[in-house]
Amino acid sequence: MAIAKTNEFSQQEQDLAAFAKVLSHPARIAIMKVLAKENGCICGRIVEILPLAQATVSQHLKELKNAGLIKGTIEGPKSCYCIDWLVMERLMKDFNGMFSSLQLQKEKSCC
Amino acid sequence: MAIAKTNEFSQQEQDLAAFAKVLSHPARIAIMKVLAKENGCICGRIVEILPLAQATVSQHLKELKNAGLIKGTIEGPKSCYCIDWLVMERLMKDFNGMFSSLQLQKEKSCC
DNA sequence: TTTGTTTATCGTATAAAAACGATAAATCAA
DNA sequence: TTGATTTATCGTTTTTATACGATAAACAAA
Repeated sequence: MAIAKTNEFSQQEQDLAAFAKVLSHPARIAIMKVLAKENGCICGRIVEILPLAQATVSQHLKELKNAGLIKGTIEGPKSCYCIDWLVMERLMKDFNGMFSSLQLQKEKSCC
Repeated sequence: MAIAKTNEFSQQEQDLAAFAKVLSHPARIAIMKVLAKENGCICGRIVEILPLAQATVSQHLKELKNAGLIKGTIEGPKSCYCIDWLVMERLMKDFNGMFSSLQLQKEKSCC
């Protein structure tokens, strides 16, 4: 059992869920806050701040990158990450759009 | 290993992540859409629409309820669910607030 | 070239989520 | 009371996520 039924839902539902998923861990919320606040964006800086091992931080960064929320460039041995605002703003817009369309039917609630 | 570090983050980060988590599955997005659209809000109606077994739908409903996004009243053998707009609107506001405060530091990006 | 620094990846272990059949509980209808 | 209907919960299995040590890779500096 436990066969993934994820792709039996609409593309919109899958996309919205994927966006929510990448922000569903406090470490990844915290990383986004560090990336916004700091000028540096270096991975080691994040490791200093978060209560997690370097390997774990790197894994979270990879997920944020795969989802498109951040982008990174390698600078020698260091790697610089920052928020991809184009993607981030589009995804937030979609997320808010979903919420707005829910709200349109607000009066129909039964309880 | 894999000891949960979740509660080593700030309460705000945990709350935002918890909200994102409950919407991180397409089934739960779909349920919210059904609850907004339909007048009935009965569990069986959701089972009809989603490609999931009744037990699974009931489980997803429980998670949405635990997070406060929906509320339910029992009507005889049936149970009626609907969106708790007071909670939903507050959580969306918090989520957007986080995004806005990220955006305030937009100019500081390095890549 | 050698050494040190930084980060990504591999392998692995544990925890949590997802899914469902079976069943219990609650109520309505006959 | 009996039977049908509806939903929640239990128990279990499978999958995915989380976490980290160890190590490889890539480069800077000596």
